[in-house]
This record gives sequence, structure tokens and C-alpha cells, in this order.
Amino acid sequence: MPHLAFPNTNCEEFRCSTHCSVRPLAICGELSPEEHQEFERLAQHVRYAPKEPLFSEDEVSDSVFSLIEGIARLYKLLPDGRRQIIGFALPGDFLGMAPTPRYSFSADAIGTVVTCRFFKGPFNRFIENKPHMLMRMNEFATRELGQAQDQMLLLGRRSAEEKVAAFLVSWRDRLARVEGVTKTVTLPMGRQDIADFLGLTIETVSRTFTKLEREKLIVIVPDGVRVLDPKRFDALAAA
Amino acid sequence: MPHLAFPNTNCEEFRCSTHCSVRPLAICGELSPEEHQEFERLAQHVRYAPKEPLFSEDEVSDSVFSLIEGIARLYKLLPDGRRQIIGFALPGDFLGMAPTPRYSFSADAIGTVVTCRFFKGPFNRFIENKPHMLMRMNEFATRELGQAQDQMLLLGRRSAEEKVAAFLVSWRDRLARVEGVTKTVTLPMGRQDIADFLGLTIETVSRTFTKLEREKLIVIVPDGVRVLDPKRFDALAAA
DNA sequence: TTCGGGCATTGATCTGTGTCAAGTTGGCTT
DNA sequence: AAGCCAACTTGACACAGATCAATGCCCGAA
Repeated sequence: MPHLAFPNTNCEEFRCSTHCSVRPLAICGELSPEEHQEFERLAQHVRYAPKEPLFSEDEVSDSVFSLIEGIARLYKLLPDGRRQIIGFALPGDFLGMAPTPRYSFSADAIGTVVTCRFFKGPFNRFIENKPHMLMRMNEFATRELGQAQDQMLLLGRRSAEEKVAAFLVSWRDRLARVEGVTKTVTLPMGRQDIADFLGLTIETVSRTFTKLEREKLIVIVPDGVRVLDPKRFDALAAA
Repeated sequence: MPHLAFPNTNCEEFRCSTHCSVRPLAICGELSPEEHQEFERLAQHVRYAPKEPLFSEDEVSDSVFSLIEGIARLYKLLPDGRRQIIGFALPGDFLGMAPTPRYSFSADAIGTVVTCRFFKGPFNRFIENKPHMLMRMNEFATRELGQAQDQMLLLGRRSAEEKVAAFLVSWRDRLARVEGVTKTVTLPMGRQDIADFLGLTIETVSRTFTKLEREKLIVIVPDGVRVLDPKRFDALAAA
């Protein structure tokens, strides 16, 4: 098992506690008990330290991943170093499908991350005669595509203030799927990550947060924001 | 058959000439002869006049489409009318999958368009026990997702000149798949469409074309451009 | 052959966001 | 408890691309 920060210890523990909590959301969420047992035998449970890469763009793609715990940033780079974050992955998300034999983007852990890793060969053999699994993968791909299209609209046509507001709303809603509804939105990623996701600079993101706070729409708290006026806020994000 | 500009005439002609020419590229490209025959019985061949909608965002999505002939623009609108074109569909492309029961974007014909239309019910029944068909749909979704991610990088992090150059290069390469390699790149869409695809204004697109021509990278011709220095041009598009 | 109307180009000016340069804050290390 | 460092904020200024306003160019209709 080369280049893993933490070797694959304590799998049994993962299998019975952490892993199961996101299973209904994950790619394997609709497998029968027997199928799931077979599926688990293909999986390696891998833990990544903060900032550690899961995989990198242009690397030969031998594995796919189901994110179990933590948050990952997915991004592409231009030759001169400009970065675009194409998404943040949450528990339940499925990573690593690519239209070529190499990864089409890079992924790294934001905080500590745990994944289920599958080598492509065994994974493909497992799914190839399981229509319901293939349909689930289609659902996942279609949902991702929908998110990507929303993001194109945001990147191409929204102002900085609209970008930040829309980001906070959609992040709040995505978090709700895994952690339930909360009043304060936790932001595990830094300002630079938000900037690179929204096609802005870190300074503009910072100024925009401050502006939204001055306008009494949010309060900035450590590691997140509290939304004060959800009505007005959702309106700003939509328009 | 409500609201179709041209009723469904001459299906046999489509089946044996036009249709077949893109079949290897299309979703149905790997069906066995028997399967394909069954599949064709589910299809309506529909022709659309220039500018006519195939479907609109938020409409209940009862059908999916395989584009056979012509080019469609796919776009999303903000409430105040700002538009983002999320892609141009070419023959062989598969349209209409959405993460919700409604279309997540609008599509309309640029020139004259011909599609294979499938109602979702029969379509889903046809594919649900055909793993190779499901895998093909996965390939299509994954390819689209990859394109969407490239476009996010373009929208978020490239300059106007880089956007236009990257657009021309990728459009030239996509056209090559259906019409073969040519020296001049035909642009069936107008400047406003290009602007709305690249997150720019029509004036900036126009000025950028002129600038690329002054720099002797392209020549502007009716309905397209001729690329003079592919080497230098690809470099500009990549960086 | 002229007219009209869309589409594209070009010019002048404005502005939102980027860039550059200090500060500030808060959490860790020693 | 002091000192450090990374992450964030704030301010002053610059500039790429938007906006506003003509003008040009085709092509189809009469």
C-alpha cells in the first residue's frame, strides 16, 4: 500500500460505526445486505491528514473513492498556477470518475478525511452486471452535472456579492443533508478556497463578507457565519 | 403530438440516411441490431426550425433527446434575464437528463435541428435491464461533466483573450468528431451566444476576435474563422 | 435598386474587481 | 507570557472588461 499517510488500520471499526452513518447517501446506499458484504471486500478504508492529496490531475486513475468523513476540495490548475475549485466533496460523495484514463482534476483533504477506496478493475467488474448500481451512478453523475451547470451560471453571470450569497446558501443546504439543519453555517474551508471556487480574489471575498455583515444579513463567527435574515438572504442568492 | 413545428413525417427516410451517420457517436451506438430495432420503435424523429425550443427550464421533463442533425444551445437564465449558455449540443449528443423531475436548463435549435425523442417512461424501461446501455449513459454523463469542469476553469480563471482562444480550439476539436478535420472553423452561433457562453459581453467578444486577427492568429470569414497559426493558437488556449 | 433591420464592429467612458501593501487577529510553540 | 506565523481584513490605486453610443455591413423584401 504505497504513499498513504496512515496505513489502513482499524477497518472493522470504520465498517460498523462511521461508515454506516453516511451509507444511505452514498453510492452503495441501495445495495442488498449480501451485495454490500461483497462490495465491502473490495474496499480499502483510507484516512488522510489535513491538506493531504487523495489524487492529482493527470495521474493515472486506478481508483475511485466514496467519501465517508470530512471534506475534500476538488480543483484544476492552469500552467501558471491559477486555480479553480470545481467543488467541495462531502460525506456520501463519489469521486474519481473521469472521461479519460487519468484523473481530470485534483482532490485533497481539507480537515481529516476518510474514504472508501476501490480499485477500478474490481469495481467495474462488480457494477457491470448490476443495473441498479449503474442507475445509482447515473443519478450521482446527473446530480453533479446539475451542480456544475449552476456553478457555470454563477461564475459567468453573477456579481461578487451574489456569488458569495449563493455560495453560502448552497453550502448551508448541502450541509443540511449530512448534519441536519443548523442556524450557523460552518465553513471548514479558508477564504482562499472560497475565492478560488467563486472565481474571485481573497480580498474581494473578505470585503464581501464584511459588507454582508454591515448590511446585517450575516454575522461572521469563528469557522463560519450565522445567517440573520434567511428570507432576504435567499432572495439575494437567487437573483 | 402537441406543439411540434413540423409533424413527424418521413421517419423512414431519417432512419436510413441521416440518423445512421451519427449513430456510432450517439447513445444508441453500441446496441445490437435487434436491440436497436426495439429502441427505434420508442423514438419519435422530430424536426425543429431555427430558434425553436426543444424544451425549457422548469418545464416538467417527460422526454430525453438524442441530437441527430444541427446544433442546439443549452442555457440557464437568471430572473433579470442574464443568460449563461452552458453548452452547445452537436449531433450524437444526448440531452434532457436532469437531477429533478423538471429540466434544469433550456435548449433551442440554432439552425435547423433534428432529434430522436424518447418519452422517459418507455426509455427507462428499455435501459433498466441493459447494463451496457447504462454504462454508455455513464460515459456520456462523465464526458459532459468533464467538459463542465473545464468550462468552470475557463469562466472563473481565464482572461477574455484566453476564453475566446480556448473556445475556438475546443469547438474546432468537437466539430472534427462529426465533420472531420477542416482548416476553417465554422461558427453557426452568433456573437451574443459566444459571449453568453464565455461570460463576456458581445462587445468584448467582437473586440477580441478583431485583436486575434490583428495579431495574425486567425482570419475572420463569413460564419467562422480560419486559424492561421495552430501552434501559437493552441498555446494561447492552453495557458 | 433601394430600403430596412438584424448583427457586428468600433470608440469613449465608467466601474467592479484585481493588485499591491499595510495592518490585525488568534491560535501554537516554546 | 511572549513571540510567531498563517489567515484574514482593510485601504489606495490600477485596469480589464462593462456600458453607452454610433456606425458599418450584409442580406432579404419590395
